[in-house]
Amino acid sequence: MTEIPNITYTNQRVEILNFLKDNFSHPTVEQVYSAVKKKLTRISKATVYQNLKFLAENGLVQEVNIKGISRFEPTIEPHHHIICKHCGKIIDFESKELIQYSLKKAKKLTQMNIESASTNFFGICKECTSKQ
Amino acid sequence: MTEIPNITYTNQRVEILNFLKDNFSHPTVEQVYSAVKKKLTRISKATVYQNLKFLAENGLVQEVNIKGISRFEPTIEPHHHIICKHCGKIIDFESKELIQYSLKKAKKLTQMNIESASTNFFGICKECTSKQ
DNA sequence: AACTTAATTAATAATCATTATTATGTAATA
DNA sequence: TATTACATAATAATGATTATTAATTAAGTT
Repeated sequence: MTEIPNITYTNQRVEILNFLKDNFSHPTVEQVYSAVKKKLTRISKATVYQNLKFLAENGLVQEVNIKGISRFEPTIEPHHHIICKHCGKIIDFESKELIQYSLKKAKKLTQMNIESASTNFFGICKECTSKQ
Repeated sequence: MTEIPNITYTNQRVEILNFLKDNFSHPTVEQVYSAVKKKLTRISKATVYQNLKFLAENGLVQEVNIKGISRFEPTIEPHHHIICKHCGKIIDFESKELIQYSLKKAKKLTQMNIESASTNFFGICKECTSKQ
């Protein structure tokens, strides 16, 4: 989350970024809202929506849509997600090699102008596997 | 879309399946609803939701969630989607090799119990590329 | 600093997708 | 036929998101 010129850092935006910084739990808008509300009690949910969108468009955070619900994360580098079918936890995992391979393969097979990809894996996380 | 025993084929389900058969446009619930309504004018949207879910759970169609919206397709084999950033069109593309590779890679790197994956590619389709 | 303009915010209403409810209808079975 | 289960239609309710609008704050200019 490096600062980028020409954007205004309002209190609201700063608090949202603060909450998201080093937070890899992929919070929903609702979760961001209730966390930030503790600092800025008068903030409205619409402002959170608006600013999360703004921050994502300016590359300060990343939006991920999982099963129809928007979530946000501080990692802006392309990466993959693993979603646990039991507890719903979302885990990041990065493989530049896999990203490269996927894009290359898709371009070759479809001859289309492909720019990016997003892959979600589904399975059972370690905690759920050991508990069961 | 092969028939599977022990499920009842009501008129509503048959019409939904008929519409989805050989339809690779990835229609939304709304689109399925208005198409099927032409045949069964009294059908309700809730019935369409319910039956699409039912058919997907029974492996007769596949649900894909794109940008938070559910869509349905007759192809039940795992495959990839390419979403055109210009016109929003969703194109199927299959590569068993890519599926295998992705799963293998993810399992190896995370040592998690990974069962399936879903990859969406984003780019510009041929039509939009040539028109521009 | 005062003035002007643009951007941001809060509050709320509106919309869209989806799920839940409930009463009715249909099919299968004892 | 009575009983049970399943399916449907209509509608209400919910949850996520977007739009609206008026008030507030920030930025830029004389």
